This record gives sequence, structure tokens and C-alpha cells, in this order.
Amino acid sequence: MTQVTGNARPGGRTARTRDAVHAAVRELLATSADGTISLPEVAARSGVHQATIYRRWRTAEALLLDVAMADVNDRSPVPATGDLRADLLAYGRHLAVSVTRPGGLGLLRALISAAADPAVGLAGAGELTEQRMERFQTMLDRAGATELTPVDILELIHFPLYVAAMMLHGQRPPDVPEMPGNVERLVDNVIAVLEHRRG
Amino acid sequence: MTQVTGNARPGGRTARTRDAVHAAVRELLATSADGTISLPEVAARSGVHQATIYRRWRTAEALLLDVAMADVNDRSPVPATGDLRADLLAYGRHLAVSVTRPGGLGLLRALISAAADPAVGLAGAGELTEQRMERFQTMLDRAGATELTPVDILELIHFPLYVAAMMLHGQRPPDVPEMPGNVERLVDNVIAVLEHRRG
DNA sequence: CTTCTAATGCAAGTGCTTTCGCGTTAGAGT
DNA sequence: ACTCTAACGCGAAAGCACTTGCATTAGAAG
Repeated sequence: MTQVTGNARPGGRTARTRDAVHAAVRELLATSADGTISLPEVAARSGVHQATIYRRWRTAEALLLDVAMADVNDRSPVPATGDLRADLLAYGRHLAVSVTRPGGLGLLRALISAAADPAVGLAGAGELTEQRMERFQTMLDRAGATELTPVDILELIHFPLYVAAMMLHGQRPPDVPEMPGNVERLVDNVIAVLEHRRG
Repeated sequence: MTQVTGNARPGGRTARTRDAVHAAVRELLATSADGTISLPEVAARSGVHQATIYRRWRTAEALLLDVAMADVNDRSPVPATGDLRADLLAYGRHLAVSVTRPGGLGLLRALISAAADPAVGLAGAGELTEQRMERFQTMLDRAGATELTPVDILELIHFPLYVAAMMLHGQRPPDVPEMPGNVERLVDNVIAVLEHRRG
């Protein structure tokens, strides 16, 4: 149901409208209080007609997912230097910032709820999740942490940061005060689990 | 603004309509694919008029939160026997079941998103969260786990189970196949963190 | 038992989201 | 350069969530 990248006509106009809509979504997301957007608003701001947006993306959720996947693929790298603690700290801090800035939470929320929708979950967000899982595996392999799995990283780093950002949202200014300290604690938890499993 | 329990007129009719609406919400939630409900649907099923529901609860989110708080206060105890591992296992398994059954996820989602809304978060879900935090603290105190905080329980048990249930939703039958194994691993993670902090 | 009033029922109305049919445009193939 | 057609713009209409004013009912108080 989501936007297929290998389109029959990926030409100039289609790409332009997609970029315009994506840009409008990011702008609106940055000013949205609850992380939701309305497609008519997107249409008005982007200059693209309502009907076009409804035809291409069908729902607001699918549009958010499309923007989220485009964003994550661009920025947000997963380091794999062999130093597990340093890698996790770098990744966690990056995630904490991107999730706490204005629009970031809405994008992550779109990914989560997309994965929860059986129709879209496997086909849409599944590929992206798989890519990240592979990168996590590489990170763990280089560090020789065979006792850990990518799921551990998700559970110990990703989920807590996501929910924490969700609960902090609206109660804190966007300058992320104590998030770094939280990241450090979360990374230490991973190290603790690793050592515990080694005996 | 959520339902205030200390009403000026808590009498029979008000209680009846509240119960009818709550029951309808639980039924609809059990059949809802995405965990959302529409107030007109609730009105139709409960036999209570739309306008009444809109006046009392204002939004669907607030209604969900009201049902969630009523549910959590009834069932879902937090054990505190002094055996941390046993307490966490019992609580985690209970949480895993209640979160994986049809309507359970929507209720937890309501709690989360309510906490994210600055207008409702502190006043509404805050009290409930505080109560549970105190129980967690008691659990940790009885077990002598002074190195852990209730936030650790949230991050290491609650959040992973919540998101896992969210992603499993719709892809698995409601008989919770591998959730118990996950709970055990999550509890072990807590133990690992505890031991790590003790040196 | 009577009075008072909050809570509910009722029905019309408002506004926003979403869809549909049709004419037009612009990129791709030859 | 010419054709073909997917993608787009346009306006109107349909559908649904949500609101509002008023009449009615049923607990609560005296």
C-alpha cells in the first residue's frame, strides 16, 4: 500500500510532487502538537492537489511512513567500529536527538504503527527493519558480542528511548536536557546483560 | 479532561450509563484492528446517545483512558514477596497476557498517549503511574534491590513488552506463543543490570 | 411527597475528511 | 518530432465525526 520506489514512471514531475509533499509533511510535523497531520493541510502547504495526495498515499499514516523511511535511509547511520560501548553510545545519542526534535517522534510513531498493521507491516516497514537488524548484527559481530542479538538492542536502547521521548513530548523544550544521561544508562544496561550472559 | 470520580451526582443512572459505555468500549476494542474506536460506534452499541458520550468524555482518547484506568485498578496487581525474580516474572507474565489479549493493547496505548498529552498527562495518567511506581518501589525495597529504580522496571520490562505486543498484534493468534520466553529473558536482563551495578 | 437540577435523549446542523468523474499535462517510448 | 498514457489538477459531492439548543427524565435534597 505504501509508495513503491520502482515506479513505472519515476520521472521529473512525479519526483517533484513527491519532494514537495515530503517537505510539507516535515514542516507540518514540526509544528504539530500531537504528531498527526491532515492531508488537506499537506495539500495546501505543498501546492499539490488533495486528490493527488489521496490517490498516491491513500492515508495520512502511509504518507508518514513514506517520509519516515526516506528520512531514516538518508541520515541515521549505525556505526560498527568494534567498540560496542562507543557504537551504542553514538547510535543512542543520535537516536535520542532525532527522536526528540520536533517532527522526529511522529516519524518513529509511524514506523511503529505501520509495523502493527498486518497489511503494511511486513511489506512496508519490514524491509527497513531488516536492514537495521543486519546493521545491528554487524555491530555486534565486529565487537565479538555473540551473546547479544539485534532484538536486545531494540529492547534495551530503542524502545526505552522511544517511549521516553513520547512521554517527555510537550513537557520539555526541544533542547533535550537529560536524554544523554539516559542514553548512557541504557548502554550500560546492554553491557551488563552481555557480561551476565558470559557468566 | 477525564472523568472525575468524585462527582456531584454519582447516582444510579450515571453509573449505569458509564458501565454500558465502558462495556461497549471493551467489546469494540476487542474487534478493532488498529486499537482505535469511534464514539458514534460506542454510542450505537451501548445504547447511550452520542451527545451524552461527547459531553462526558469529550474525546475517544479520554474515554479509552477512563476505561484503561478502571481496568488497571481492578485487576493487574504488583507482587512484592521479597523474591525479586519471582515478583518480576509474575508481573511480567501477567502483563504479557493482558497486553496481548484483544483489547488490552488499546488500553495501554491510551495510557501512553495520555501521558504524552501535557493537558491530561500529569493530572490523568499521572496518578495511576505514581501508584504503580510506588508499588514497584515496594517490590524493590522488599527484595533489597536498592540499586534499581521503578524507571528501570519500566524500561526493561514494561516498554519492551508493550512494543513487542504492538508489533506482534495482527500477526499472531491471541494464544501468546513465545511471550513467556521473552518475559524470562527480560527479567534476566533486570537481574543482570542489578548485579552489574553492585559491582 | 415535593422541589430542584444534573444528566440524558433527541434531532438538526456544522465542518472536515475522503472520494469520484472528467479534462489536462508532461514524461517515456519510438 | 510524434504518440501514448500515467500522473495530475479541478470542482463537486458523499460520508463521517462532532457540536448545539431544547425538552425530558431521574437521582438528590429538604
